Amino acid sequence: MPRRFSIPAPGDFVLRRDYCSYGYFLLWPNHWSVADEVVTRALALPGGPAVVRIAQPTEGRREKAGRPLAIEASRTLDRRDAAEVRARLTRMLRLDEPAERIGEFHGVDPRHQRSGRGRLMRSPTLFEDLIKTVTSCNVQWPSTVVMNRRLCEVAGDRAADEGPVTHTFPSAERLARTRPGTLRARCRVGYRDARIVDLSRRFAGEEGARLAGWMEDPATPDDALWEALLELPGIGPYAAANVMQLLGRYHRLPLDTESLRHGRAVLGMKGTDRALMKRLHAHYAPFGPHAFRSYWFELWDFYESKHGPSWTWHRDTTGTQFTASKLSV
DNA sequence: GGTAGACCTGGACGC
DNA sequence: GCGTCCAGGTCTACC
Repeated sequence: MPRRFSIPAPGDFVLRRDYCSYGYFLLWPNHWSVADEVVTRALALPGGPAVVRIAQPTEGRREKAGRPLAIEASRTLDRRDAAEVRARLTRMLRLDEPAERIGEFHGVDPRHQRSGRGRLMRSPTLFEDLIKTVTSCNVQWPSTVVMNRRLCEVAGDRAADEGPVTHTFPSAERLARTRPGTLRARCRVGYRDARIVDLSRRFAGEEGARLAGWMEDPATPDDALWEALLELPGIGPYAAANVMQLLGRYHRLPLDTESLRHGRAVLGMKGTDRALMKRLHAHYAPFGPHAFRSYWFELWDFYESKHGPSWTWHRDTTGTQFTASKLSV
């Protein structure tokens, strides 16, 4: 199998817009090159770790939408490795979400029809999404950035000696056997240490794979999934709602203090935090199964009004600025 | 069922 | 340079 190959993209897909659509694109082991619009990402593959670069060349055409993705790996990939790369990137970029579903969202919320926004970037695995969500709770964004970088450097597998990404994201198995004290001291995760280890134990091995498969299955009932997520250590109502949207279920809203800021500053809402939460839920309820996308892209538009298009944000500068206090109007 | 306080880190601020 | 305060969501004990 060559080190270079391509992956077809849905007709509406634009790499820079759809990859730079959720904050996790700024977290290790992800890297977006603003200058050449290339994603660099380390992946754990059956044959060992590798770094992959993802671009969407236009081959002279002006229009990027729907052009295939060009993949370049740091080493030769065998058939199993290449299949795994396709599967992980399909999840991360939501390449299997039909363009019709994005059109459905634009029908419900036409504000985003012109930009074409609708796809939301996520992690290559549910486990990474869970840990990233836990590291984003009760902490300001710069600390989330630090935690994810150190988790990769301390517990990830080395995939390259240099470049913007050197390590994979740690596996559930690896974190399950890491001492909480190590995570606290070396990864700066604080009191999340034991919760991360406990969470990792649930997603390690074959049993963990079965649990992840059940959670990823679109046939799993929403309420059962919600209850199962709340059972996980470190996952409360906010985190569970966030993981629900990461699983493609957009009707629940992960509202936090950033949502309150948005409600007051952008939507002109007034009242106590509790009252505002109710108003925010009511505000987005008309968007039904697309409520989160309406909320999120409204928020994203605000961020872009402050910092320019998201594909011009640098991971290590602009990408550390996203906290409610720094975004206050 | 609702609420208060602890948990931990890093940044801001005052001295 | 040091100490204090604060932001942030989850968890537990208590009413």
